[in-house]
Amino acid sequence: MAKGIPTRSEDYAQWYIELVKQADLAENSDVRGCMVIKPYGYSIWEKMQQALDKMFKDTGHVNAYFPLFVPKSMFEAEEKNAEGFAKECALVTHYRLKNDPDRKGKLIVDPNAKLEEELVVRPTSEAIIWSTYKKWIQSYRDLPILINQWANVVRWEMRTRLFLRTAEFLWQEGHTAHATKDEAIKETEQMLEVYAAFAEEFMALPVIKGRKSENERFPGALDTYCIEAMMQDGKALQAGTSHFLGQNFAKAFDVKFSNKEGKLEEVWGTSWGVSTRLIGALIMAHSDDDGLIIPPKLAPIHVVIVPVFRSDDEFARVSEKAEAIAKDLRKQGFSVKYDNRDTQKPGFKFAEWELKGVPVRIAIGPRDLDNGTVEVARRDTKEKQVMKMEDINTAVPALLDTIQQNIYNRALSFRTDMTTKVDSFEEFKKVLNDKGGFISAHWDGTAETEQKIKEETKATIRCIPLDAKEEAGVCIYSGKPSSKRVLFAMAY
RNA sequence: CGGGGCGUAGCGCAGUCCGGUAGCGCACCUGGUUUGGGACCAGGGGGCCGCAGGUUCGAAUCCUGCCGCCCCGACCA
Repeated sequence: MAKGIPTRSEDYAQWYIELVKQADLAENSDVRGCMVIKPYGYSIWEKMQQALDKMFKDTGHVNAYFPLFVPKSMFEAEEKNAEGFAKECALVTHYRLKNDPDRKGKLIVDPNAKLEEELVVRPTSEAIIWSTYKKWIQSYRDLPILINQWANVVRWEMRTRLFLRTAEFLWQEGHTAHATKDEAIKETEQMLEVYAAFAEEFMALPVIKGRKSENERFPGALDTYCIEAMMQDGKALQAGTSHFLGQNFAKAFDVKFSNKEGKLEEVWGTSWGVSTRLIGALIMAHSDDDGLIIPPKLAPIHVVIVPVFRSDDEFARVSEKAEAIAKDLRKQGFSVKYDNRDTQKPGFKFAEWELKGVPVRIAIGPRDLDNGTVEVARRDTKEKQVMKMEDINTAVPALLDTIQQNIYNRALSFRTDMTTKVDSFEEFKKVLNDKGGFISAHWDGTAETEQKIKEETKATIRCIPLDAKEEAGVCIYSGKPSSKRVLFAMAY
């Protein structure tokens, strides 16, 4: 067990917070609700960006950048969206400070520098983007517009948690405009598939694809699709959303185009996003009481080499081998760290790199030099094996693949175990209370019932799975007829 | 916004009840011995005790005001 970190069973929430800090991913900043993402944490984000950005480009999207500030009148143009975010908006009201005449060296807000119109710090960018699209779109020939932006947004949350919910966070937001409803819906679905593929292939995180109920829908959207993941404490986490906006924003910002028949039509829209919250998901889904477990495809460091030695002479001989191994692996495209610090003992380094979740560790000492071997340890299972040096170049890449796959399989079987079908409200409450996880149950489809269940149990409908099969049943709460099961859970 | 807690070395804390001029662990620096699972010994450096005012011969400690942070709740796409 890692030093200074409680185990998951002792205190899951605290385990998470401490792990984030001790593994050097992020820390609380001097600004309330905002975090500092440290280099090691940021490099995981960079890996995610890299993979996602390629997937976006491969599906025809391009990147652009829109302003951080949104004039209040522009922000409120799409009423539902504005209303939904109103409670958590930060505002810029002044543009100048001045010296405080009463306290030397201090600054006060210059009352003469009040803005004519307040600026909203974007909680999301639909408003500014659609007001821009209006200028870009006249004809069907201007469509579709397929733009993504990597940006920060601010949502003034009352309670924050590193990565999972902070006042400012990093994300990407795609905003597309289309000539037809069908095309926009296809885009919404396509991006959901992209997110699901990213989660499963790169994060080794199995996700449920589904649609949100009316209560949970993005304000301003006609339909919200999502991917939902299961964390080790049995709580669900929304890992990404893709929204079909209909013509809501086109109406609000008067974005019309001439179709082939020369008739004016309103543009159809989508938006979709994932955020640094994914790092929280990654940690909570895979890591253990010894520290992080990072899937190889997102690990900033794939392999760490730890030397074991007594004398300077031994250190030199071990280093020579270690550098050669590192060089060969790097040639294959792997990120390799040779931890040649002579200020820390091997045992310390083992623990430290385990805390940081490096998938594979190679230890090499005098004994190995004599035998032509190394000790290879894998982070996910903590198994060690002695390996011939000449096998490293083929065995380590294979091992990384195995680890990626194993982490996924483990998360998948956990989720399967943590998904329970229930057919009565009594059973529902019992499972929720004793076991947690996803609960698959019939629901009458009304917002009222969902609200009642939430009030009584704190569980919400995470999604209506896309692959839910038609099955006649009755709502566990109201007893009214239902045609398919939905997934309930306690959620982050 | 309600309830609770906390601000003392880089981090974690004791000292506050009962006032006497600041201490422990980790980290850090130096030297030595160590090095295949979180080393050990010796020496050393580091503090507007959150801020401001008051009481007192004397305040980390008592009083007043302020600021900040954390936890629980409400809130949360």
